[in-house]
Amino acid sequence: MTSLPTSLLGDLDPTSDRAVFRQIADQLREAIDRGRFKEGEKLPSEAELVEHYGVSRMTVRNSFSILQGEGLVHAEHGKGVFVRPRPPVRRLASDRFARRHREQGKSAFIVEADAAGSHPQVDSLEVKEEKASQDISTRLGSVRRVLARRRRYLLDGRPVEFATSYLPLDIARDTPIAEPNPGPGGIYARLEELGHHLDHFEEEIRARMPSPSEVKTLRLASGVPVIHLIRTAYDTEGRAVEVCDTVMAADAYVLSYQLPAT
Amino acid sequence: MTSLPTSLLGDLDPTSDRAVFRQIADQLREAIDRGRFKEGEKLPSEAELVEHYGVSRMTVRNSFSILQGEGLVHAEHGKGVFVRPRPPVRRLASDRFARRHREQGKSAFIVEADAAGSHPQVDSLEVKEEKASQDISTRLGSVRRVLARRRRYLLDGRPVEFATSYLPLDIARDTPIAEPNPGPGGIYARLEELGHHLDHFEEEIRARMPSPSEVKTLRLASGVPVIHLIRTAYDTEGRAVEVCDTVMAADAYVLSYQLPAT
DNA sequence: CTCGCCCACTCGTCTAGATACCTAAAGGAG
DNA sequence: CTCCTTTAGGTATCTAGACGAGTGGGCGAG
Repeated sequence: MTSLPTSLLGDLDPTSDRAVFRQIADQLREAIDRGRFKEGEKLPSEAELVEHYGVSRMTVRNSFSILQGEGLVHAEHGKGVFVRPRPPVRRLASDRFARRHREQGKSAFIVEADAAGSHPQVDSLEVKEEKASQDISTRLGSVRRVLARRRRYLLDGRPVEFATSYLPLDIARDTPIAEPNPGPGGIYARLEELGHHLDHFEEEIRARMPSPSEVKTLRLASGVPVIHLIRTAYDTEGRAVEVCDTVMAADAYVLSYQLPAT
Repeated sequence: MTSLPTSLLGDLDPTSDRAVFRQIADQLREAIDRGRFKEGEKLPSEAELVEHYGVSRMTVRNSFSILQGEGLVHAEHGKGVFVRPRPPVRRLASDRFARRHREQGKSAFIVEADAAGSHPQVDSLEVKEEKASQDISTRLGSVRRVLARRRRYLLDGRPVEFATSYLPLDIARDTPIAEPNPGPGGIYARLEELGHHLDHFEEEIRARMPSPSEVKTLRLASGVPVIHLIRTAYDTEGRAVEVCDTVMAADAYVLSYQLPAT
């Protein structure tokens, strides 16, 4: 008999006004939280739960879809439903753009990932001139056309983030910044060489559910939000010289900031 | 006839290998994105879509549940399915704990909300001593018991955030910090009066889907992630004097940070 | 022994209902 | 005019079953 996996679960409370499929989801969630089902482990199959609870298959599937929405489990066609393993997390420190880091040569992403023992990749590089969106134009101070640098970052083959940098054409055109590979220290190093001394960055952070295209690009499991970060770089004259729009898989990141108390 | 609302939608492509309920979701999503259905507006009812597409009701509901998972729409029992309005967003600036703000008297939350023309409330205040969790203990430097201050913040009646501050007992016990209302400028002002001069804060930011209890506390619609912020306050001697654990409705917040480029 | 096929098990999608409960508006009782 | 009841039209939940399609193990043919 296959009664072993379901023996970890209780019974339904028919007097409860909580919907049956929610009760089942609750029990599964609790079993996962308590470690009765471990990361990567297979949950009881739909048929087994139908048997155990005496409900129809749609009801069981409904329960699973709740847990999927919470990002707790994922289904694999033909195999089963599994507890989703927590992926390794990338920490982004707020000093990651400090000048001293720019003098190393390699990009921050590569250096960090190597240090953490992961295999980093950069992907789908695209550099082109285009019309600035309303939002980007506002942030850069009424610029009509911009240089856009798009790329996607992967860690051990998994896409974790994609980003687009926008720079005013009068700054970036015909400079190494317009090259696919801008050279050691990245575009911030080039900006400084070109006389745009960086003064500070401003970062805006939002979290939301991904659009379908973001799901595709980041190969997101259902129930994983994205962190949307928009960074504007200002030079010492107070001019916005770059806007970087980044979308990150939220389950792969912790952002960390240091704030003065003064 | 009720053919007006559905006339904004196309037909299904039976040759496509995309599942019918996904095609329907795609069409509804696109119609929403294009503004054919506006914020707060009612989508066609399940019955109307059953009629329009010639599919069963479960299939239509399946489509709706996709859009709900994306946070695009919300269903109201007995009324219909509506395009979710984007709620007003609260901006949190990184200088919100600057000393000058503490000298005003009112708490940062109240001042800010008043300025934005919203009606702020603080709720479910609880102050008590308790055992520190492993994580809190680590952050505070191996403290066993702590003073915990819990509260929930509401804007125009809507819960937007709840937070718990943890302080070591040797700092907080028998001080105004242990009172439900710690007085003007909040606990940071009191800490400074007690000789714990604040040096800097460290903030860790994550985004994830809410737990069921968080859904309840923040009255979250499905498809809305939470931002989880953990702030540690350090005094000038380098000691962690407070950890504040905050969970925010992600659709109500934009966090904003200023970083020096040096 | 190895390869290829078949089959059992699994999740994915869809149908066609039934019952319950919620909401809002219409209409009748007071 | 106000309040209650009715009713029509919504969504919420659940059942029972059908077919499709991916996975992986067992087994027979070679």
